[in-house]
Amino acid sequence: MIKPRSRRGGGRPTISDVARKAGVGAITVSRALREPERVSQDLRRQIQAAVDELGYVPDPNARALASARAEVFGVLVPSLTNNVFAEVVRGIYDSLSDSPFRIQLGNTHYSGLEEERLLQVFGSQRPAALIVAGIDQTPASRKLLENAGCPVVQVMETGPDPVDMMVGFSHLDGGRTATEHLIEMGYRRIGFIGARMDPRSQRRLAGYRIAMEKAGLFDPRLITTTPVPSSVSLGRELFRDALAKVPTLDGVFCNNDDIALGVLFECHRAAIDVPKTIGIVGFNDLDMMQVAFPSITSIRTYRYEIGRRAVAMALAAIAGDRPQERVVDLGFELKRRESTAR
Amino acid sequence: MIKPRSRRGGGRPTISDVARKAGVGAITVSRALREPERVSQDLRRQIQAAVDELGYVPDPNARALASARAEVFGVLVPSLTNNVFAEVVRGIYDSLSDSPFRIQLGNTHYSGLEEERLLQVFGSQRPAALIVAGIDQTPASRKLLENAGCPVVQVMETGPDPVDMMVGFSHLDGGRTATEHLIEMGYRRIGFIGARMDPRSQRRLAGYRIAMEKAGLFDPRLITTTPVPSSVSLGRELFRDALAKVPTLDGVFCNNDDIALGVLFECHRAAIDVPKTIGIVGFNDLDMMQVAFPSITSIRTYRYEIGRRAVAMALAAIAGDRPQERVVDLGFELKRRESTAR
DNA sequence: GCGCGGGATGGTAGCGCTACCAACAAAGCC
DNA sequence: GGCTTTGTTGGTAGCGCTACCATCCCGCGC
Repeated sequence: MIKPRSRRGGGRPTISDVARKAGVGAITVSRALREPERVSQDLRRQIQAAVDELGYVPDPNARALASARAEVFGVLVPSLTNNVFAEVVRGIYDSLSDSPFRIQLGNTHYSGLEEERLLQVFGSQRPAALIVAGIDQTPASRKLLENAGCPVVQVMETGPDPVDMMVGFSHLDGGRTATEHLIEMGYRRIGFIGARMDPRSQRRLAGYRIAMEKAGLFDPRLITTTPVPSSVSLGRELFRDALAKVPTLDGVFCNNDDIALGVLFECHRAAIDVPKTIGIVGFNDLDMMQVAFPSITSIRTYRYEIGRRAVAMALAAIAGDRPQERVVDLGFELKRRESTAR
Repeated sequence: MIKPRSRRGGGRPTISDVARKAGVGAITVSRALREPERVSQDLRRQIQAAVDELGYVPDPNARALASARAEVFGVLVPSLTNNVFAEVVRGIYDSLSDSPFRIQLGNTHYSGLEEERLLQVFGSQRPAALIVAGIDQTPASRKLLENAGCPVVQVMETGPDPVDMMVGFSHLDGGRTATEHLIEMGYRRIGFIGARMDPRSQRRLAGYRIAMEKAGLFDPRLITTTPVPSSVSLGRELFRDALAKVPTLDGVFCNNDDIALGVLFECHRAAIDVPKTIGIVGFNDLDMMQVAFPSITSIRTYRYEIGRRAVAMALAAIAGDRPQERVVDLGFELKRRESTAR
């Protein structure tokens, strides 16, 4: 009647194999692995020896099922290739690499619907925490996050109404600061060039507009945007469009650094002097901005740090002490460089 | 004695809730969800209605435990921010987005030890397939892959001895082709500039060496490398080192496009004419290579396609028909541009 | 000497699902 | 008409682990 052992399990050692070998109960092995301080030294050593000898690795699925909690962080970003999110994700990975937590990474492709679907999938695993990019979730997504039963951190931006916690900075302020810098440096016909135009880009544009209006320089024809995903080559094209539209253009605030680089290259190609004829400001301050010739002024953002902080906050919440400040603004910094040094 | 329902599970509906509501057995619900064609139309409809009404989502952990197989693809890459791997990962995600498979992404940080550790963790979940970057696994990692009990695809490179399947191209041939192009264009004192110098970079260097030796141009002083992670700014620095070492340098083959871009910017800054005084070749052909001024010659590689193909092969193997060609070489293409057009 | 608190250990009963096999009805065969 | 065959459905028994509670033992106070 009694089968010798797992007919399905492919013969990997289980917790009871370890228990038998160590001469203890299965539950003691479980404890020794999860809360060693609750097991006596002697047993702990015996159990460790048995674990090593058998090469036992706990089955995370069984663990999750029994404890109704998976040791998984769900992470949702709109793009995997955009360096900005890659940095955030890297921060998350680095912060979690010594923890028992695994990471489930989802790509929403900047789509609210995909985000909902992934949230559904991720939620079904009872994750330990959820980290999502952005603050513009659909109502359905928001509900899913609220009912996830775990800490939730919205990253990249700050806003007034966190689902749970937030780490980021103000894109509007970033856009305004960049634009004000151009104005301050004496540029007047300052264009905004933006690709993708996701919600964060929209807010940068809003910041641009505020600064321009305040200075009495706003003109809708100065704005050139497209929903097409951002790239260096697209930056070049958009700049040509912008220049064709407004030949008197004397500065551009770019949605991001890829676009800015494309603008710079086109200036080289068309023999337009930077910064004398055209001033350029980027956004994010990728490494290449300071190496470019001329080096490009940009808004430095702390992507890696956002990832790290998000994990730290989630971990604290899991441990029971939710940080009292639920919205953390990591700010940004204007890096003044040659591209605007008139 | 009998508790009403799950005291632990947080009250989410289970398969038996659905079964009760639909008036069928739990196993029939399970089948209706996984192999609908084995359940009659009528029941299928009833069950679907119950699922929708209750908002039932199957618990992947319970599923994995019961079936001894998780619907998870394990993916191991050495870096998350390197655009090259990000593209591969994007290809994997896109290919899997309509499937029931989830993705478990691990970052090995170019470390064999981390790879082993992650393989251990990933293996404990009984993944449906494993995709790993590179072909230089440690013996322990190789054993783990062989015993994983699932399809394994090594990506980025091809080699003689696949664990199971492979998709990639020859980095050695790529390096040789790039170097031969420079020689053909009349450059003679051609340097190799490389950062990180992971196994793939080493093979590109080997290709460079073969081409240089064949042309009787090889000189070890032409090689400038560092284990430091690659970046545009590093490219600039390495180029200055190379030029200081060999002032007669008239061309460089760069390890990758970031380095090449750094070299180009330094040439601008030092007023070195490209391509007349110095020829530049990159590797991977990122979008910005064709936009740069002058545009940069590079070896185009098919990263996204590698990701897609790897998934397709794994999926085929899961479905039972392993592709007969277990090693797929996607090749590369030399993109001749202004930076070598003497 | 007795009872009692507290730390260490173990047994039992699931977690939610699916593999396996049994049961049964309808259909096809001689 | 009795037989097998085929297709549909359900029951039972786990998968490997942990929550919960029971048990045991030690040392302590009175």
